[in-house]
Amino acid sequence: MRYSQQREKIKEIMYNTNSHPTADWIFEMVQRSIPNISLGTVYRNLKQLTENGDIRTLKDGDVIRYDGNLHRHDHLLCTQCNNVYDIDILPKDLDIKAQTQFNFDVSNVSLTIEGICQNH
Amino acid sequence: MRYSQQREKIKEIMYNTNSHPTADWIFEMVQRSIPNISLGTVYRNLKQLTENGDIRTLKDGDVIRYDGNLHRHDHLLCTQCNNVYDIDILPKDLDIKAQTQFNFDVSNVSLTIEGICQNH
DNA sequence: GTATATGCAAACAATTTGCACGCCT
DNA sequence: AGGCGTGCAAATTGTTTGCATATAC
Repeated sequence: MRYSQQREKIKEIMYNTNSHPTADWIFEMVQRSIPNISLGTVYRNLKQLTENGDIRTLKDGDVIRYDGNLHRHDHLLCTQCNNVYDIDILPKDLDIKAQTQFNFDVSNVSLTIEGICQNH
Repeated sequence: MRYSQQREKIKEIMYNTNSHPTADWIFEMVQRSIPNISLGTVYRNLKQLTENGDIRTLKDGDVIRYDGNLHRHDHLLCTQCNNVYDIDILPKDLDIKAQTQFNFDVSNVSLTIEGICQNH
C-alpha cells in the first residue's frame, strides 16, 4: 500500500477522534485540508484500512460507523441520541473460551449494548 | 396491528428456521405459498415485527439478517462461509452490570464473534 | 364503511466501480 | 517509466415509500 496524502489524513483523523464517525463525517473533515478529495476515495481508503486491520467498522445503527480505537473494548449505543460510548465490560477470557469451546478461529469480538444513556 | 396472511406466513417461517435469513430468502420462502407477495411487503412486515419485538435484526455482515430466536443468545459469524451460528457464551449478569455500572437503561445486548468455523 | 395492509414500481441512500489522469517511488 | 491512488460520475444494491386497490374488522 503506497503512501497517499488522502489516506494519511484519514488515518490521522481516525486516530484523533473518539467518536465513531460515518464516512460522510470523515469526508467533511478531510475536506478541510484537502478540499477536492472525493467521497469515493474516503470509502476506498476506509475499506482498505479496515481490511488492513488499521481501523474497525461498526454496523449497529443505520449507517456504518468507523472506529480508530483498536484496543479491545465494547460499545454502549444510545437509541435516543444515537451516540456510541466506549466501555470495557467483557470478560478477558471470552476469545479463548470461544476458541476452545467451539473450535472457532476468532478474529474479532464485538459486543454492543443498546439502550438509553444517562443523559436521557 | 391487524391480521394478514402475509405477515402470518412470515412469522411462521421466522419461528421455524434457525438460520438467520435475509429479507430476500424469506421472500422466496413466502412465495411458495403466496406466489404474488411482493418484496416490499416482506420488508414492511420484517420492520414491523422488529419494532414489535417479535423478531430481531443482525447487522454484522453486508446485509441485514433476521433472527426469530428471542431467547438471549450470541452469535458466531464465520467470515469464510458467512454462516451465523447460535451460541451461549455471555455471562448472565452482563445486563445488570451495564445497568448499574454505566447507569444505562439496557434494552438489548448483542455479542458477535467473528472468525473461521471448524468446517474451514 | 373505515382503516390498515398489499402489490407494484419508482425513489432513495449508502456504497462501489470504471475510466482517464495524476502522483508516488 | 510504471503502477497504484485519485476524482468524477455512473452504476449497483439493499431498502423504503407513494399510490391505487384489496382485505380485515
